[in-house]
Amino acid sequence: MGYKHNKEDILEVGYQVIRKNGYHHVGINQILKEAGIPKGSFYNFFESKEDFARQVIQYYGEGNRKWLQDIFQKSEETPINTLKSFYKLLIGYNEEDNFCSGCLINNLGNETGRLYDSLAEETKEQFDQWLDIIAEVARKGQEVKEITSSFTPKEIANYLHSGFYGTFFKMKVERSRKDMDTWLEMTFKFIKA
Amino acid sequence: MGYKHNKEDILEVGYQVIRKNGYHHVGINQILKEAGIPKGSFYNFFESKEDFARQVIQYYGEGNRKWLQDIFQKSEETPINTLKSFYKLLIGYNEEDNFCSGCLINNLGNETGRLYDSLAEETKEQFDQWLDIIAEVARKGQEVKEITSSFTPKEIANYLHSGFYGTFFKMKVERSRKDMDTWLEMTFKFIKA
DNA sequence: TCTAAACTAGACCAATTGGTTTATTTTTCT
DNA sequence: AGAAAAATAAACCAATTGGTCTAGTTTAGA
Repeated sequence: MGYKHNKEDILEVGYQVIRKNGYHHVGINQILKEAGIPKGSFYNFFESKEDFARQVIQYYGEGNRKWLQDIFQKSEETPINTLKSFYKLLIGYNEEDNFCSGCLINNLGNETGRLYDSLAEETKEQFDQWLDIIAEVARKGQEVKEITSSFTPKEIANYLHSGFYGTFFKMKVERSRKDMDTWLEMTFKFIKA
Repeated sequence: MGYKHNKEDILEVGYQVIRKNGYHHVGINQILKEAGIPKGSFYNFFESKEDFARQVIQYYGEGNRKWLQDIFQKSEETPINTLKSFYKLLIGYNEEDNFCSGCLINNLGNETGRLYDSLAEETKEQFDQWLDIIAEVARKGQEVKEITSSFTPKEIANYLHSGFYGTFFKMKVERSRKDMDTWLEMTFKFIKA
């Protein structure tokens, strides 16, 4: 029947808390309190705060990867519309979240990328795997001449997702989706074949 | 002959330190040590750490605004090339900086935008004033039919600068300018008239 | 069933956090 | 020159930081 706590639950709490508040603003004690575990258990599962954050990134990266694959597989729209609907969905999620969190990967990459090699490495890796999935849709879009072939599928995917990350700055300080909507219209006009 | 310390020097130190390390990772004591001032002087000039950060944003925002105006006024290139050279210059600065810092405004907006209203407000305001200056060059570019007129000058300016911010994530975790260069080529192809 | 490993529990630690206080010195203004 | 204001200086504060330690409990496997 297993022990009282399990790693996944702690990682999920860590994901929620760190995504909202960042890395340095969150203390171990806060995680312990929200997850309802004693310190001994935490340091039994994780070597350090940095190791914990790395595993949170991995946990979220892998979960999101499966979600991406699933959503693209199920889509009945054309490639370019699949992508556009996907970003519209993400914008909607951020709206439900009151525009305060953005994406864990982007947040941690920006806040800690230069400070901790292990976190830079892990964010880079997870992000890159997402890009591969998005790039596959872009490739299909090029195949059916919906998306410009002036750039590689991976370049298109990176342009889309990094560009989307760029909208988080204004989203957070203006607490509105206006700029994200404009970004969506502009970008998808630009990448059309 | 004035007192021993002055606010501007402290703000400059704060700018350098916070840009590199973020808000929550930097303690007051570190600022004091690097600026060579005692705590009493700091709290004589600033109400709190948050107030200090707000003034750092303002100090940097205003300084950079003047720099922008100057660089665009001096440019002898056509509008679209003025903009492209400008972003090429920024990429170069980030390379000299070993790709570790990015932009103070983007960093603080993302890290603290949702947590402290005063910092969200200040970053928003400074960013918006930068955009007005960039938009004026975009407007001239539309006038001479170099830049697409499908969007307003301010929309173009925001698309450029927010998009540029989007490249910081990968810059920091990969510690390379590769993605920034690709972004530059793609974006300026897209906004061409 | 017994043992070793994994997990739970929380008291404890030195170091650091943002901030206050008090006293002294320097400058400015009348 | 004298008083008020501004700035310097650092000791001090409670609260929190990431992390360790020791002791007890639960589980899985031989």
